[in-house]
Amino acid sequence: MRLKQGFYQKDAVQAAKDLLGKVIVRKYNDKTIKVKIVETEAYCGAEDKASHAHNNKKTKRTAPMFKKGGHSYIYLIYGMYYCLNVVTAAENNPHAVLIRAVEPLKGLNYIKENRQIKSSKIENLTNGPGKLSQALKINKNLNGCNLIESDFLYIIDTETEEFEIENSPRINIDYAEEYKDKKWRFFIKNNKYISRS
DNA sequence: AGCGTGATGGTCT
DNA sequence: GACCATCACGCTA
Repeated sequence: MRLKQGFYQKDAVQAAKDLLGKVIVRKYNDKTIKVKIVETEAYCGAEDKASHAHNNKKTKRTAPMFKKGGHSYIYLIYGMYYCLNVVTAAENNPHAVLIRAVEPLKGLNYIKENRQIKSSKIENLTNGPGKLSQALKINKNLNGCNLIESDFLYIIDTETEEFEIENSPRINIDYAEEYKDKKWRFFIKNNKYISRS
C-alpha cells in the first residue's frame, strides 16, 4: 500500500519514527528498486537551527520544504552528492525528514550498477545519505516531486518484522547551537545498514 | 579501526 | 569566498 497524503501530515520527529521500516520504491527505464528505510533525521520547522529553512528562510533551494507534506526535497551537498528528504506537516510549515540509510530489498543488481565502488560489502552501497541517492539514481530532476502521485519515486507500507527504535543527535550539524544536541536521528536498532553506530 | 586527503559545485553573504 | 545534513581511498597499525 502506498502511503497516502494523511501519513505525511505530521511533524518531522513523529514522521521520522514512522518512516522507519517503510519501503522506498524507485522506478526508471523499466527498472524497479525497493529499499527499506532504516535511518532518518528530523528537521523540524522554522525554529530548528539545523534546518535549511530556519527562520522560515525560503529561497529557490529550500522552497520544496514549504510544500505540503508528501513531497520530496532533494539538494546537492559538498558539490558531489544528493540528499533525499521527505517533506512533512502542513503547507508553509517547513518540516522534513532526511533519509540517511536504507537496506536493499529488490534490484540489488541495479544498485551495484549505479554505485561503482571497490568494496564488495553490500552495507557500503546504501549506508549514508549520499550513497543511497546515488544507488537509487536520485538527482535534482526528482526535487519537489509528489510522493503520493509520482510513478518514479514513492513510499509504501509493507509487512515488517518488529524492531526497536534507537535515537541519537543528528550528524554533522555543529553549527546548530542548542539544537545540535536534540536527539532527532532515529534508526532501527541492530540493523547493519545504518550509517554509524 | 583510525586518520588524512582530495574530489567537487550550488547557494548565500 | 566561505560554507556545507558526504564519500572513497590509501596510508598507518
